[in-house]
Amino acid sequence: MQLDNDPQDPVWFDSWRGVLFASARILQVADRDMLEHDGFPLTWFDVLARLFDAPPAGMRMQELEELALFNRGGMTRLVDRIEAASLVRREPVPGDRRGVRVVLTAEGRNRYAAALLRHRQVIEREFGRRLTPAQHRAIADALWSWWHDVGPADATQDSG
Amino acid sequence: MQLDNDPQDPVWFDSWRGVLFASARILQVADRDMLEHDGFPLTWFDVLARLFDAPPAGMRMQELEELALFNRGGMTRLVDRIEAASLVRREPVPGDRRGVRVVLTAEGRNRYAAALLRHRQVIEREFGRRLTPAQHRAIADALWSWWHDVGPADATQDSG
DNA sequence: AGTCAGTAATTGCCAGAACAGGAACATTGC
DNA sequence: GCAATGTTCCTGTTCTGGCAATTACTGACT
Repeated sequence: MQLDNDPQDPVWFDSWRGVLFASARILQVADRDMLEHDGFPLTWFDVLARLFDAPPAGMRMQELEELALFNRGGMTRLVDRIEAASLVRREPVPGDRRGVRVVLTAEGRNRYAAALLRHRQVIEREFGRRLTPAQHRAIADALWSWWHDVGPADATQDSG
Repeated sequence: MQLDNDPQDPVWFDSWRGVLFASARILQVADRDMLEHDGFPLTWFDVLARLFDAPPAGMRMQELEELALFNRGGMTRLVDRIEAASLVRREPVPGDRRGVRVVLTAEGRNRYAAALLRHRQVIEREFGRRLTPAQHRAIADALWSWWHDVGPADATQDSG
């Protein structure tokens, strides 16, 4: 936010604006592209991705909810919609009749694979090609820990 | 997406995941914090920020809509809500009776300034302190062009 | 067995977001 | 002056998201 570049802004603020604007702009493009070509938005893609990487028995609703990047809460309704589109199936958990396992259908698997392929092309075009490999390496190293689940330690303390 | 780290993934994909996960996680925290302490979400903050940096005459709806980071369409309704909270005012455009200028009210200016102060503290805590200045500098340099409006040129061509 | 706190997921409700359509106005060319 | 075309913003409608309450079940304790 705060578009004008105030020369007294600390470095981390410029860095943050870069991360923020890049992801926001690229997601706008990617979401629109996915909706148009694959027929579902990134929120679905996020869920399908988790299930694709999950063991074949699928995942519990709670796990999905915790891992979801884009939507906080409302996972029941979201899975309802994805299920109505036959990309996903709810199955009983063997030993716990309260629980539900969410599993990819064959169609869901195929549609996800196709969407992933296209999505990667979009990201490559909008992001990958626009920086040098050295720049990508620097960013990947710096932000590595955010997608490796928990946030990293304080850089001013020594911890690695 | 695609949580597991496939060793054959290109560098730009790791880099992208870093940007994506970092911004998503940090925005979740920042949005919740702002809602709780300032009484409005990041979508409002985004609009207020544009107006704060705009000339005193304010901005047209269209400009706001184009620049908005978080909000896809529906700017009329969004400005309705912000206006109902007295943070913003619609004024006629002298010479074009279709048009509207959206202007910050005094209260809007104050509330924005307070929110910005707190927001920066949150970002510093969640992001600023977690990387070294060198890392921040690298990211800021690489992603500079995304918040300097249009995306950068292809890194494989020479353009700077 | 019977009760009771704890857990998993769904439902209802309302604010907010997305999308299409339309009214009011400006601008251009005749 | 007048019609044709594009702009600017709003309204109607439908869908999504967030939160609290609810249902259905489990596991432990008596």
